[in-house]
This record gives sequence, structure tokens and C-alpha cells, in this order.
Amino acid sequence: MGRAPCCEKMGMKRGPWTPEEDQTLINYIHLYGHSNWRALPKHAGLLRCGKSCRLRWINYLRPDIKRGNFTPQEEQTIINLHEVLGNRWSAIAAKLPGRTDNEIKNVWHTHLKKRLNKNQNNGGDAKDINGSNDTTHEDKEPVVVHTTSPQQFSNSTTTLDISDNNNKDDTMSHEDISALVDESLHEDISALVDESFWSEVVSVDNSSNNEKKIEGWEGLLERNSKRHSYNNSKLYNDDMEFWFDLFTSCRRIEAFSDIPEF
DNA sequence: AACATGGTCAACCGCTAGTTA
DNA sequence: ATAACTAGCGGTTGACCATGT
Repeated sequence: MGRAPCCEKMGMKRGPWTPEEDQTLINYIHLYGHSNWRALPKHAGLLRCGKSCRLRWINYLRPDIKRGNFTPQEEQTIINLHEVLGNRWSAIAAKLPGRTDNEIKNVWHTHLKKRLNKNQNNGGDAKDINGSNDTTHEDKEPVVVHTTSPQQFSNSTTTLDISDNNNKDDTMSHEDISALVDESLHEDISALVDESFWSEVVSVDNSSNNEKKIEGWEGLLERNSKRHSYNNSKLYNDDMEFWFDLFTSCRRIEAFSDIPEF
């Protein structure tokens, strides 16, 4: 089990990406996908290691990235999910379409953690980051959980549809999460067993899908520089949701179960 | 105006799990 | 069964920027 001999440091460029590099990466992925990150930079003519390319794509260049400030609803969701999942940023990111694990991690460390500590020190209710004195958030904007096809980046049947169940408020509270798990879990399992479980157990590689869906990438650089929020769709790791659902469901079952352990 | 300090966030590092030969 | 390899994850770093002194 050797360590990945990632970037052979020789000749590999590091540091911030230039617009030209971004464009090269976008062009390449648009044409050929990203089935092999390690080989990608070589074929694309980039002096970067595959890891760096992957990170750049996932955290910045991917077309479904939503830029801009986190809304109070999103922040609340992060806090709620963090209570359940801990530092599993990718799992949390899977519940916030358009947000990356890196971004969420940054927000947690720079904003939310401090705010929570503050609230706890003040004896306040840490469950509501908005608090009673912050109901008029200046950055308030309608949260977009997902606005386009839920399956845009997914060929999995394990989608947990947030928008359908949270009309009153787009924040995912504990109750919301539990309710969603209730409703969706058995459907998810049924769907998996009925349709695709035995044939395509869990599909992870959506690169071919992505290729088809990448549209308007020419404007990416401009978008990035202006930091437009990009209302697109769900992240494409819906598969993660299945295990999240199962996990949270098991926790609830555990909590109410009197079944002795063996 | 110049410097210090703190916040933010993109990028890197090191590790693990999963896959393949 | 095992070694070699890749993808992905979470922690950390450092450059850049805003604000304070």
C-alpha cells in the first residue's frame, strides 16, 4: 500500500493557477473528461500534477459551483450537519449543492466555529447562528438548494430531494433531516433494489455525464473573476447521500432501540 | 503614509481506502 | 495474497487583502 508518488516535484508547477491553465484544463475535460487525473495533465499539456488539476476542477472550475457568500440558511445547514457528521466535509458538501468541501471547511473554520463558540460563551442557543438580533441579514438572498434537474449530474437513484420538502424554509434542521431520511430511505433502498442495485450497484464515475452537461464554460473565467453565484444543480455525489441517510437513520434507530448488543 | 494584525480562501500535503495487476 | 497505484478526504499553509493603530 504505497503512498501515491504524486507530483514528481521536478518541473511541476505549483501555486495559483493562471487563466491560461484554467482554460487548458477546462478545454481538456470538456473534450475528454477526467477518467484519469494522473494522466490528465500530461495529455492536456499542463505542468501540474494530477492532484492539483483535480482540486482545481472540483473546487473552482466545475460548472455547477455556486460562488458567492453563504446564506444564513446554508450556514445553519452546515452547523446542523456538522453536529451529526462532524468534520466530514465532503458529506456535508453533498448536502449543499454547488458548494465544495473545501469551501465549507473554510467557512466553518473562519466563521461558524467562532460564532458558535461565542454563542456558547454567551450562554446562547448555539443551534441558531442568526440569533435573535440578526434577523435582518444584509446578505439575505433566497437559497438555491437546487433549481434545475436533480439528476443533472447524477445517474444514481439515491437522490434526497431537499427542495420538495422544505418549502417553508430552506434551512435543513435536524427535524428536516430526520423527516427526509424517513421519507427517502425506504424509497432509496427500494429503488436501488428494484432497478439498479444488482446491475450497477453504485455508479461513481459521472465523467461521461459531465462531458455532456458542460455548457457555457467559455464564460467560466469571467464568472470566476466576478464571483458570480452560479445557480445550477446538485453535486454529483448523490451516492454519498445514500450512506448519509443510512447513517443518520441508524443513529435514530440506535437511539430508540432497546435491542441489546451482542 | 507606513506598518501590524487578522481574516479569508485557494492550494498543497499527507494519509487512507479502494482498485488493479 | 500482495504490491503498486489512484482518487478522494481532511488538515494545514501561505499569499493576499482589509482594517486598525
